[in-house]
Amino acid sequence: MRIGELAKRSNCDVETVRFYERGGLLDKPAREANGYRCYSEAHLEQLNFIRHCRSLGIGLSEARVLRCFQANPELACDEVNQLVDRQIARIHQQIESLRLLEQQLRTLRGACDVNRSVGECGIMRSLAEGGRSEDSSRGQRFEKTEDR
Amino acid sequence: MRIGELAKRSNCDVETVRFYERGGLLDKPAREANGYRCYSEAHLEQLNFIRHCRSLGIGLSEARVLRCFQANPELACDEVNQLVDRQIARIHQQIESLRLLEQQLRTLRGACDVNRSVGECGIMRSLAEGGRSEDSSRGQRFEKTEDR
DNA sequence: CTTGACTCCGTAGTAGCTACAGGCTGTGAA
DNA sequence: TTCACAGCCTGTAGCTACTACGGAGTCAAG
Repeated sequence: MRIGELAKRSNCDVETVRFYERGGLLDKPAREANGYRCYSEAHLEQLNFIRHCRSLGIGLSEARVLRCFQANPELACDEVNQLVDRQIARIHQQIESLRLLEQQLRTLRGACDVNRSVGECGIMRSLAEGGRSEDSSRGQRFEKTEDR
Repeated sequence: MRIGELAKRSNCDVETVRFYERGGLLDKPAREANGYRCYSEAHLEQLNFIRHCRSLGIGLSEARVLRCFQANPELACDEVNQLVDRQIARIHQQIESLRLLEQQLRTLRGACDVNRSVGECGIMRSLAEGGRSEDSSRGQRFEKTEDR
């Protein structure tokens, strides 16, 4: 199958497939005479594996490691288990940080409940206060990209 | 004060200060005869404001907006309130996604509790299964950068 | 006179894509 | 046959919020 079909069947973007290929996560496919990529079912499985990892927040470098394990089924799987444990711990930690953050934001929000001028706004006043708590300064940074 | 002192007093990196200046978040400072940046207390307050926003997960573009409000204290503050509300909603949404994710990861982890070979590992088998649930496919992606 | 700390500027790297530009290839309709 | 249009190709730039260089100038202490 060609790249468009592969992408559709694994529910991801054509550009993402090429991106994974460049990053060595997906085996290089054969090419048709015109240069078009030509994928097998095995490629689809690889791609699904990676997308599954990604949907669980597993990074590409770790997905790469897991793909190596996949290629060597005779190895012991305790490293796989550890990797998942680390991932769980990471997510758990993120949740805790975000919970704290939400609490701080709600407190901030409580500082101004009516519509007044910016100069009198409790939120703005709070934000202008110097960074007092140490934990906020070494706090996490998070991004998220929107779903299109 | 010079950039090093400013950075230390607001507990961030010198490079970050220059980065904010480039991005127009921090007013351009005066310069000494040798070209060194020369900051006032007002700059420190600006920087603390931005760092405070950042510690609450507010993005730089939104921090920029808030700085505009700050410069015009006579405006009504309902947009400020809305911005904070949006931020709370965003964080809340992230927490919910992460909670779901953690649950999925724990289920996955339950698929292999002993040390066996990769080929027999329930985790690897689960990961190899095609993406079945629709919600995971259009799920969020999240990164976090480690604190140094 | 040298060492070391500080500063300058500009650029590149991080993660995981996404979105072009500019150009071929292939297919169905007019 | 010619046209439009979809799909594919490569390569590169953009996104976020920084971080980390390289190579150079500045300044005070020893």
